Amino acid sequence: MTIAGLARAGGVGVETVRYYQRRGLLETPQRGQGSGMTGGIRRYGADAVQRLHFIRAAQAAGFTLDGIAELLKLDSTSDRARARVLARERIAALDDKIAELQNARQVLSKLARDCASSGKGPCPIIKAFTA
Amino acid sequence: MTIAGLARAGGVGVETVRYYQRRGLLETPQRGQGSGMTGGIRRYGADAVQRLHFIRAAQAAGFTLDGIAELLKLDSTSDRARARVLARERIAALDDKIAELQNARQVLSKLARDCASSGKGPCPIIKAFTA
DNA sequence: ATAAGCTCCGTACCATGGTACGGAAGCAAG
DNA sequence: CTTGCTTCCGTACCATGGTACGGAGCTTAT
Repeated sequence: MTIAGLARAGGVGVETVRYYQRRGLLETPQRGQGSGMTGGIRRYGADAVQRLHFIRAAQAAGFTLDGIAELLKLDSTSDRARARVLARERIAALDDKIAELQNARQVLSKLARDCASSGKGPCPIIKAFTA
Repeated sequence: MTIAGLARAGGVGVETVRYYQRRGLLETPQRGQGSGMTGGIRRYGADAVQRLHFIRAAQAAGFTLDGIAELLKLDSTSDRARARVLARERIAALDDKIAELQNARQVLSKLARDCASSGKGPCPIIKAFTA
């Protein structure tokens, strides 16, 4: 499988695969140096596809690429305690972010309601930020 | 008030003020060209402080700097309908983001629980991403 | 064997919201 | 009048997760 096939199999772009390689998330296979046939181009196997899926799944669970890099290192050591720490850190960060966004949402929806209901005076949305 | 005073009054850094000026969120006053006394340095008034507060408040409500730039333009026209549209757009974007993060949080917390409870086999956190 | 098309690689660029740096000029105080 | 702190301004850099480009070199099909 060439890089384009890997990218297709993983549902990402070729450039993204190369980016993950640069980030150390994906290994870069040796390019065959027998310059006769099939030399010079890197080939990828099912393991690379698995790894791409891992990365996408971990991303969907809120991990950053750096966090995923650490998880991948853990994959070889099976350090469950460390994996739990990482997961809990991620959850705490998610909680903070969720609370922040929910607060913003609540403020805004009140402003939008006020703006829709009161017909006179300056717009409450603008006013809220101005005061 | 000089730029440092304005920055202090608004609770931001001098570089941030200059950044907002570049972004068009804050006007850049004329520098006095009478090169005798007080020429060459820009002076800021209470209106600039108000504007800085507006920006911070709108940011806290989840607006991007581009959105804030539009709100500020609205401030002069008092276009309430447009302000409501912007607010509702922001709310919809916040809802999407919140749902995404909550999903991630739920997935992760289940994995962390499983990892803590099951003592044998591969780590469920790692496994979930690998499968 | 030659043209088309993919791969390799470095490097630059995108958005987002700033932060930092360096030199020149302004300005207040000793 | 000189020292020393701001200000001004352009420009470059930070993190984050990619995307794009251009010139080789490799491969495959005709």
